[in-house]
Amino acid sequence: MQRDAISKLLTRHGLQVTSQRLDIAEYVLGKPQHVSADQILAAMRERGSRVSKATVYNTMNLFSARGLVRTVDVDSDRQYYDSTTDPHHHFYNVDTGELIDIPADQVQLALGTALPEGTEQDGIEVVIRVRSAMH
Amino acid sequence: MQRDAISKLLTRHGLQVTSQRLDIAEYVLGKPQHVSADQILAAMRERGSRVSKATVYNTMNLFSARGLVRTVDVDSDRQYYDSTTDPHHHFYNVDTGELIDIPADQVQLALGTALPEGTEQDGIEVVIRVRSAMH
DNA sequence: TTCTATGCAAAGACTTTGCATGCTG
DNA sequence: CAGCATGCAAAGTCTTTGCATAGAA
Repeated sequence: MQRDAISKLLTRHGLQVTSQRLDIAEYVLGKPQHVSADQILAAMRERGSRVSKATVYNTMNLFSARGLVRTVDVDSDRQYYDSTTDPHHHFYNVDTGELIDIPADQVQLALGTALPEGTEQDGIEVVIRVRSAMH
Repeated sequence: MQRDAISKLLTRHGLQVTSQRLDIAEYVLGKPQHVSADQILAAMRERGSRVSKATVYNTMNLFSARGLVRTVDVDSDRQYYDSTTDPHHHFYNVDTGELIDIPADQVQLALGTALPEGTEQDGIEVVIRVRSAMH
């Protein structure tokens, strides 16, 4: 994705365009992936982009609120940002911490019970925990 | 569950029996529920049980390691301990933070893809996010 | 008595906040 | 110029750790 495409994307989502946001968006949204705030900060440092930790958090919270990324809760230590926002699921390797996407159409799910009284559905998340096989 | 039944349960799981562990187990395992460390601590205080925060964490980590409880990751702020250890799933009310169990047999799940190379399955967790319906 | 558990406070990891400064429009 | 974004450090949560004391076997 080109810088000006990202720029338009930010604008379209009601976000002001700044150099930090462009850099972060370029890195995070560049491909389907799952990254933590620290990984983003490290990547910014590595590419010589001047961004503070607070800005990484602020920016990702914004991106998340505006639907540019999604958060994944599999590890209580750290929050992961998922650049894929379409509904989908995950393999989670408990040994390595690695997250792998599963396209929504690869999971058939039938629920034999109604939603709790007074609630409406918001989304479904399937996490398949795996561990590294020992041979 | 009676105190001595809990006592046997702890012993059976290879845990030394102490008054704090009995109190915590009695409260947490008493019924199917999802509780945070703070809730446990508050409940202990309320029932006049002398337990420190560190002991709550130590104890729940132990219980979790020995399979007496399970942890649930839906909220990155806080860890929840689930007194139901059989495989099952959850409704998660994003408005209230409430977790509701879904028995495993109420969810039919078919996966159209293989596990990632070199991994074996460890468990499946389905979370159905719901929000309080506005009428 | 010997070993483990507990309490307390300090330390740690992750995230948020406050405020002065810088940049966008 | 007005308003939002950024940086830095301080503050806030939740959780873990270190060490002295208390309790279990």
